[in-house]
Amino acid sequence: MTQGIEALFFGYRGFTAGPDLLLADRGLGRAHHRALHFIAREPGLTVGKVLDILDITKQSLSRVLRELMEQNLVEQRQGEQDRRQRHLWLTAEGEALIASLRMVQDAVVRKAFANAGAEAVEGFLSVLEGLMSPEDLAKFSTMRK
Amino acid sequence: MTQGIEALFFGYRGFTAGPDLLLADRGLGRAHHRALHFIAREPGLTVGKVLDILDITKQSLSRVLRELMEQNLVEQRQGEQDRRQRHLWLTAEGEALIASLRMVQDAVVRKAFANAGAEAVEGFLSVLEGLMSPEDLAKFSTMRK
DNA sequence: CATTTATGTCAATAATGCTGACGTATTTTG
DNA sequence: CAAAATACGTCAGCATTATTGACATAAATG
Repeated sequence: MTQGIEALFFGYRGFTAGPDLLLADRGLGRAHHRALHFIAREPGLTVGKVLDILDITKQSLSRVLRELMEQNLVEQRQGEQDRRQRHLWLTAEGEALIASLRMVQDAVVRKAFANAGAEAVEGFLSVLEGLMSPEDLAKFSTMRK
Repeated sequence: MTQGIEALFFGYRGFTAGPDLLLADRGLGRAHHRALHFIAREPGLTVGKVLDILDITKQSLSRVLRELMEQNLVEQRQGEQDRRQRHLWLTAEGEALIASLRMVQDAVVRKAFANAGAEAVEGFLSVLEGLMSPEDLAKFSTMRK
């Protein structure tokens, strides 16, 4: 049990170290990375959906999005059906940044996956699913499709 | 790849949610939990060793330890061989707190492990080891013994 | 005795989160 | 159509956890 807890602590740290360094150059942090990640994954996401995924307050997200827009990494477009909504898209610059973040993070993850083997990856994923709250598991499963 | 990244994000969140709630009642946070955890695991740890494990600055740790000592959860004893060192021990109250934190966190982890199966746990651990920095992997392996 | 080590502390700053309150535009509902 | 609900934004204040830099003290070590 203790081993699992410590493995998560150290493992998570190794997992975030690379991107953190890259982001720091631009004065951004992990929160910006998360927003970029999910916008990249599902372009046109509304602000409300991002709030639901990240599970932070709109005030917190607001600051993050403002900074991303100030740096021309993200842009907002008004919804067509529902004009109250703001859809989020990466700019070309945003795509470039997320690509380089992915390059760094994927390298770490790919190496860990390759060394551990396909079966271990299955186990890794299934334990993590078990750790998720029911709400997060639902989000994860939906996105997976 | 993306799946692994998101699984870690959501899984880590589920893993920390329970303890965070308990700690908040006492005005403590995750940093206090980490310090308590490693002191509980290896009573008599010096300040320097904790700094090495947590990899934060002494200024950060100092505040955390001060708060833990103010709440009578941790106490310091001067080293006997090397009197510059401060050895850290949990008080009875500290033991009680870490026990209840463990109860909450272990329940989540135990459930995830049980549902996924022993083989999955092996995979989970081996992928996490692959994610760790070489330094953290060395710490993890040493503690494991 | 000079240097290094282990620890502590003061001060300023940053990133990320929170609560509460209020405002506006737009859509939905009774 | 008027009232209510929804989607989003913003202002202000605060907390936690981290940082850097500078300086201090006591004890060990060469």
